[in-house]
Amino acid sequence: MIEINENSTTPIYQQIYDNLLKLMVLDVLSEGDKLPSVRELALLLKINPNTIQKAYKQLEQDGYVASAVGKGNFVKDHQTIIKKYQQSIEMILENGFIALLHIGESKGSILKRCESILEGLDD
Amino acid sequence: MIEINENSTTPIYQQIYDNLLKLMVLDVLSEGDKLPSVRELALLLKINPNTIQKAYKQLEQDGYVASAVGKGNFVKDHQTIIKKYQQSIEMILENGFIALLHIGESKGSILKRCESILEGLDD
Amino acid sequence: MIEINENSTTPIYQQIYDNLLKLMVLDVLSEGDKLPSVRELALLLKINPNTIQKAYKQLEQDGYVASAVGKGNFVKDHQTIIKKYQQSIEMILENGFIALLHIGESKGSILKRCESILEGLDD
Amino acid sequence: MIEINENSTTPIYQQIYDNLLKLMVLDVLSEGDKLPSVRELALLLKINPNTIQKAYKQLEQDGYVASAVGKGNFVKDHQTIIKKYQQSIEMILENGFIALLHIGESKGSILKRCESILEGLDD
DNA sequence: GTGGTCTAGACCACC
DNA sequence: GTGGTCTAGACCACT
Repeated sequence: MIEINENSTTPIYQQIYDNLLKLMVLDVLSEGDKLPSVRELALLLKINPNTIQKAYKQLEQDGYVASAVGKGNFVKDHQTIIKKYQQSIEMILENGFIALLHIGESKGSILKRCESILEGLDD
Repeated sequence: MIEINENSTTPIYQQIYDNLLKLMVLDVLSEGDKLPSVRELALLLKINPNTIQKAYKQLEQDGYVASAVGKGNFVKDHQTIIKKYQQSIEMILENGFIALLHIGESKGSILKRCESILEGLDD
Repeated sequence: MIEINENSTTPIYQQIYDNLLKLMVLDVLSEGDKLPSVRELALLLKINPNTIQKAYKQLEQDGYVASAVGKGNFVKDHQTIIKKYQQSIEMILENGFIALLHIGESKGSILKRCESILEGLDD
Repeated sequence: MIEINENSTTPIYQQIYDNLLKLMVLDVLSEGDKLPSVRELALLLKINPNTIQKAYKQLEQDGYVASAVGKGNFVKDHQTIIKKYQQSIEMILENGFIALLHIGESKGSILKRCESILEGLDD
């Protein structure tokens, strides 16, 4: 379920974060589900537990999971997860748009650019 | 003109790179203009010359400026600068769109989202 | 394995770059192999770590190795390394040929010259 | 006759050297001809006399011109100029061939590569 | 321990 | 004075 690319430049803890977040967003890991324990996942992925721990801590700080000492990490409610995720992406898009507006591109032209990018992507 | 955030996680040389690139894209630094000398900018920003040097070297490697020993660093042709910049933003937008497609959003819905984001922005 | 000429005009970091690239091209350093760590090589060659770092960074930017923080630098796929290397040599030959054409030598005469040079070399 | 590219990365004194050498090789500057004086050329090209001086000194060291104090710099006999020039290029080609042999390419294959490169060039 | 960034200060090649 | 290289030594992020 979780794939780590050893040779990627993105840190491993980040890859774990991304993978888990994606599973939550796709509702594979649903509201209230328990994430695998740090040790468990460390063994499974053959990765240092510290690295897993860092990813979990980040997910907690960003409000995607709730950590209960001695029990484990649990997925928060799906609504808020989706919302936060969409907001983070909207922020990215907004910054891109602002950059294009700054160099004098019109809103209409930007929308057309978006359309053409979307056309090139798979559904 | 150039603002450095000492506490940011993005490296200082990267911030300088971004700032200068933005000035070139906005045509504040125009084709053929001479960038401030390494030492000059180092004094101005109270930053080590090596750090400035690193930013300048990166700009040269990425094809935005031409560096000439004994003379200085000069802004390259505006067309290619704009093109490269647009490409980098398109890449960002594309990644955002891919993320939204992954969570099941339709292309139509994504476009509408773009429209609504754009409406909230100044021209 | 790696020899540095302190008195050469070519920068030390460049010499390291060339040496390592040659080892990769010759498949002494093979696909996936870990390069010596920055500090290790610095000690071995009695050279400042920053200088080694610069060579490694360049190799990464040119697509010959993949760098991973906390793990090391790893040789990329051998095919692309060979291809890039051949291209760089072709460029050199091309410039030589152009120079000879400029002074009025015919293509046929140039080819013969190449043959005679090759005859003088070991297989 | 002499063209300087201000934005090139190759040093100006080197460009002057190359230009003058080319003129001598092409016999535009013939045996015994006097090169323009340092001052003259400096004014013509709007370049610092020191830079010109450096190019001239290099040409003398490499045996292409003879400098006579108080009189000027004079082109040596055409035969030796051509020979030295060809030798310098042969050296370049030889190094390229050696590199290709090192990575296991056969002499035959190298010759074919030369042919194909030559085909792509103008006479 | 690994790579990445930064500082302080020096020297060189070029103009 | 300008960019380019190098050293010495420090600190940070990641594994």
